[in-house]
Amino acid sequence: MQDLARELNTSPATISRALNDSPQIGKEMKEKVKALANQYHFRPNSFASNLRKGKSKTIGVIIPLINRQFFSNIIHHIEMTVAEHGYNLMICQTEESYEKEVEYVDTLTEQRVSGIIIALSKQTVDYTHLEKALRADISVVQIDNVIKACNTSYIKTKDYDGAKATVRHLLHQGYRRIVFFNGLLDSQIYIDRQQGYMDALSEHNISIDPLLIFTNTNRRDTGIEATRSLLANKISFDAIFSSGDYAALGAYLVLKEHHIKIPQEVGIAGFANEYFTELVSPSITSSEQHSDEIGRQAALQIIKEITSNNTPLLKTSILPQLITRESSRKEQA
Amino acid sequence: MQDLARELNTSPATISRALNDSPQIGKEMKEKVKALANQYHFRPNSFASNLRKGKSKTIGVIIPLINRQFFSNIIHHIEMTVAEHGYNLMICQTEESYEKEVEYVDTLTEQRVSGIIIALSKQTVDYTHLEKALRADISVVQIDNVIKACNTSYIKTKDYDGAKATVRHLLHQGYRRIVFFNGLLDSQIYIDRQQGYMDALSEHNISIDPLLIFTNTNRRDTGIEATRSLLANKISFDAIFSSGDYAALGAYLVLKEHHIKIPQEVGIAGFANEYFTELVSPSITSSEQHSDEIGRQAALQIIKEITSNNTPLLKTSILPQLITRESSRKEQA
DNA sequence: TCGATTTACGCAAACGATTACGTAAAGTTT
DNA sequence: AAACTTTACGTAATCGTTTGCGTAAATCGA
Repeated sequence: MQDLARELNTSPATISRALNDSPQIGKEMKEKVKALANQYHFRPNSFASNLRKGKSKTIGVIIPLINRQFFSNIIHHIEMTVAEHGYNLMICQTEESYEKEVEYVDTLTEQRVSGIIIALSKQTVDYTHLEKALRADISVVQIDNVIKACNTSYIKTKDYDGAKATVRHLLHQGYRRIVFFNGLLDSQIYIDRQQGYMDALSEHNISIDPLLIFTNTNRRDTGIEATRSLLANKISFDAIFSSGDYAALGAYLVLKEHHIKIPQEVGIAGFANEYFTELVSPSITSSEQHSDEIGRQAALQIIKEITSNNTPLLKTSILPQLITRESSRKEQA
Repeated sequence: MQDLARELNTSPATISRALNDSPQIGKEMKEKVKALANQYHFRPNSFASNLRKGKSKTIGVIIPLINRQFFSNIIHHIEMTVAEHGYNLMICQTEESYEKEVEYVDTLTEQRVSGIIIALSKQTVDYTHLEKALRADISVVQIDNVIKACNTSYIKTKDYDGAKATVRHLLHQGYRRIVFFNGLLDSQIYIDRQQGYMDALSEHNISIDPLLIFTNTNRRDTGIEATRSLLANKISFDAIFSSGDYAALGAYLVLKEHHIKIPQEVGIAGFANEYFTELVSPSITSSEQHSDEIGRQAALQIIKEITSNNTPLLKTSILPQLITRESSRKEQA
């Protein structure tokens, strides 16, 4: 920049203002500067600029796992949205570890990102790390697994309603002994889904059978395990509702292996609407969580909060869409 | 930092050195400084540090689409690997647009990232943008769709061998009129796969029938289209090899719709080993591209290049693993 | 035509860490 | 004990922009 200034017999201040389209600078000067900048392929040093301004055009994203459809979709939409506004994305994955999460919030704070979009790990129960970021004047938007007690914007799924709707659907189809595969009750989303499950049963005056509830069962392998144990222990059940599609898939595979007919003998419903649920046969009932909407809204909100500092917080839950498929359509089958 | 210095009656220089474990600083002073820094939750401003050092501990990743299994897997492994070395990831997606790609390389250069890992868009044919980054002393590692003429490290799939092996397998199973769904021939990976396809046929003295080759057919919808047109035009074929799993899925769906038996009447093989290929029935033969290895090696290599400036370039291709599944097992069926 | 505004730009001080260089004090050698 | 080395720290310049403030020239109003 000094060089440009020298070449044009002007000062770096003018160069800076010209490049940033400051109204203080005359039209012809601006053009001269821009022309020369282009000619020399000049690119301002963002460190210096950020240092001076105390902010960067970067948004941090912290999520448990990048390579899961739901999250990679969210990131995809966040990226598209913030890119339109000239922001960049810094991505961190915690692998569901609370320690890593804290560490990453710290690093992003140190890097002075303008905002952090975070899906809390399933281990996380306190939110002092988020408050630290807030104190450093970094906007925080929570998504997916949120802690409402922490006063930030959030966009989440209506887990309670989603689960309730699914179980109601199963009941409607005539299933009565509905197994529930859930995650660990440390995180709110699983607490909510379980409540939805229980309330739907209560509505139909069906008592909760603890034998039918499995926690820490949200992966393919744990789904397989749980289903095997159900069969091995001869526990009677006629449907499985899983908090996640992968565990539902595990159940699906075991049932097929045992030649148990889906949906006639056992109905299945998952949650998340992973790509494969539509493709297997019978296709698996699931709930779309609208990752596109979550990503887009989170991005828009954080940009709003960054650019105007008294933006009201956005606390919203999106109703998932139950997609009934073959695996739970007992009546038509 | 100034504050810390004042409080300890010392200079910012000492603080800086103490925090960076410089050997110039005495043991007790180091401890005092660190203790106070902790107490005040002090975090050095990375802008200032980066500005002074001219480098950042950030690696840029540019890929076509985040929400595709193959890429999100790669990112996942890149992230895990660089995190061990204290690097952060800046992620950009081009949506297969050359313009965006150039723009992002520029932005990352401006941000003075230490290195860029890039999977070129399928549109990209020149590499002046990469050379610009190299001139700015930024290490570049290409992955997946690479331009070998550009002298950087790369880690790619052995597309030629992978395709050839798949077609050989199909021939071995007795298929003779093998359709080929390919991407646009602008990018090297599709050129290579096509060559593999043709060479395998030649080995068996089968002439190439242009009617059986479809370009720009690598999505689910285009796969569906192509298969419909094959059937509508009554073109005889007994197998489909697709450069991508999604187009293979399209074919699979159309064939099922027409009650054409897989693999008895028509065999199918895809490429990429997407999650669903194993789950549909019949399961779809595909090739695992080892995204984990690609991600890990790319990350390791770029860190090597960043930290030691005469690291030899790594130019390597990984043989994909053909996973034969029901969709192409004519003999056993 | 003269004072009052506006326009267009330069000066210089930040921003916060790093580091080459300098220098006291302490330790070592002969 | 003199001379030399090492240790431990301070001084001050530097990285490349941005921006508050000041000012000359141009424009305007009456």
